[in-house]
Formats: sequence, structure tokens, C-alpha cells
Amino acid sequence: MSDIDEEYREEPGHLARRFQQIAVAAFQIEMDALGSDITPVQYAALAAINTSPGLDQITLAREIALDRTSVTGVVDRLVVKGLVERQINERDRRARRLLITPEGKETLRRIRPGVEAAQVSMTRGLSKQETELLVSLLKKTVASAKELSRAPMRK
Amino acid sequence: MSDIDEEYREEPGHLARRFQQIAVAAFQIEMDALGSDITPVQYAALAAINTSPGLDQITLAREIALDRTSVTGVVDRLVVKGLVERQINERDRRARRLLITPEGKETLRRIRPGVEAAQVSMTRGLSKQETELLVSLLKKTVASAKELSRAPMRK
DNA sequence: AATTTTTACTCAGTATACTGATTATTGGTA
DNA sequence: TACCAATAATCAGTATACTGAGTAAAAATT
Repeated sequence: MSDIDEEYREEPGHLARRFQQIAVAAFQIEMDALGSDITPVQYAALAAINTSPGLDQITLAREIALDRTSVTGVVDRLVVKGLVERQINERDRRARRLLITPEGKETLRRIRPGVEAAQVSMTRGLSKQETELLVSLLKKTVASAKELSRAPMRK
Repeated sequence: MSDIDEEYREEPGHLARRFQQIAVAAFQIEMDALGSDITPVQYAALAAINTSPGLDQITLAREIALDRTSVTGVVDRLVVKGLVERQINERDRRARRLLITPEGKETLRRIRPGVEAAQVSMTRGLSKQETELLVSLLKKTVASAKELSRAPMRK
């Protein structure tokens, strides 16, 4: 048979999955070390809500490139953890206003070093220059192909 | 607050998640065009079983970097689709022998162009040289950090 | 003003990817 | 031989990420 079978490990698609596995694992290891159970997506959501208090879920989805149906669950879990408050927007009752709580702000402050450490950990095999190169190539790739995935992007 | 919040979109962790979203979407679009509902992981599993007939699930997990608990479900779905046969290995009754069926071989043959097209599609924003660079940087990253994720790797 | 369309959100269902527990079987050791 | 440790697989539970359907509210159109 063709050697695609053997070489699928060299394909972008396979490497995308592997890198994501590793990124999530690196994040989780750092959170464990800090006694936190925040996930990468939960961190992104919490940080976005902190930066833009009162934003609605669709806007949040665009900010962090999360599918609109996934936002519901992520926000649910942040609410259960007491880190976020979800209010009905009285000026548009379809929408929700998302607000970070004092506990949410404290969590953000506490885990931020771990978030940075995870970025370093997941690129441990690369030099600083190589990491910058990887980041710029991924940004370019994502910018050009972002319309492929349903996750909306801002602007 | 710190500008980490704003710049998380530039971090490797966020880009890993975005690239994976895009890779899966690109794959799915190509499979839809071919009238197939095979996922990236299912393709990887099917190709590995084709290459190494009779392999057990742990070995399959190592070949395609899939968590051991995830293999069960992936193989289940390939069996339901009639693409793979799962037998008890009589020389070690704990293990399963995985075999590709004629339909599995035919599926592999039929979707292979789509698999290749997906790789091209997900890196559409990059030149050939840039794609090769991205692949080599991701390979290096994955090789250095693979012990972070639970998904086993071969050798 | 009444109707249609759009929008924000939710829910049901499916597929990875993990943690942690359990079962069955095998191989090594006391 | 009896026991114990290791191994292959499964299962229960949780968290993204999607498809597709549905609800409620607002905006646009007639």
C-alpha cells in the first residue's frame, strides 16, 4: 500500500492533534501544581470576561474562538466554581451579561504564573527563536484557515 | 491587569487548540465531499491496522498516540462501520487481534485523496517551505514533550 | 400593527482525550 | 502449587468541539 499510512505521523493533521494533547497536558500539570482544576479553555474564558466585563456569550465565543454551543458548558462550569456570574441582560433579554467575581479575579491572579509556565513547558524542545517561529507560522496558518472551523472569530 | 489576558491568542497553547480545530474541520470537509464520515483518528487507526494486521489495542494506541482508554471507542466505531474486525488473541486472551476488512481496505483507498487534500487545506496560508518548517518544528516539539501527555508513543 | 427574519442561547446527540477503578488473564516468584 | 504483580482491555465520569434542532426575544420588513 501507499506509504501515507506509515507517514501520517509526519502530516500536519496528526501533529496538530499531538501538539494539542501536549499543550493540554502541560497546562494541567501546572494547574495541578497550583492546586487548581482550571482548564485551558476555562482560563481563556475567565481572562476574556475579566478584560471585558459584561460581555455576552457570543462575543466571548468570538474572543476565544470557541463554538457557540460549547460556551454554555464552559460558562456553566465557571459559574459552578463561583468564578463567574451570569446575568440576563435587561436591555436584550436574549443575551447574558458575564461578570467575573472577586474569587474569579483571585483565581486568575493565582494561576497566571502556571499559565506562563505551561507555554514554556510545551515548547521545551525549541529554542526561543524556534518558538517564535512556530508561533508566527501557527498564527499565519490559523488566520488563513479559520473559516474552516465553526468556532467564530472576532471581527 | 496584565496584558496576558489580551495576548493569550498569541500563546502556543491557544494556537495549538486553534490549529487542531482547523485540522479537524479541514479533514471533515474533505470526508463530506467524499461521502465519508471517517474522522482523523479513525483514519489513523484504520491505516495502522492495515499496515500491521493483527496488532493489539495497546500497540495501536502507541502507533497513533491515542490514549489506551480512547482506543476502545475508536475501534468500536470502526467495527460498527464494518471496517475492522476485533478478535480475541487465543495465545493471550487478554489481548485483541485487530484486522482490517475488505470494506476497510476499500474505504482507505477511497478516502486517501481526501486525507491528502485536508493536509494541504489546513496549511493553505503557508508556502511549501513554510509548511515544511512548521511540520519540522511541530515534530521537534512533540518529540521533546511527548511524555507530558498520557497518550503512549511507540518505541 | 402584523409578520418574517435574525439573533442569543440552550439542549440532545456524537467523538476524542483524559482520570481513576475494575476485570480477566498471564507470567514470575515464594 | 499458590500467590502476586503486571498487563490488556473495559467502564464510569468529566471536558472540549462539533451538528442540528428548538425557544425566546429583538430587529427588520411589509
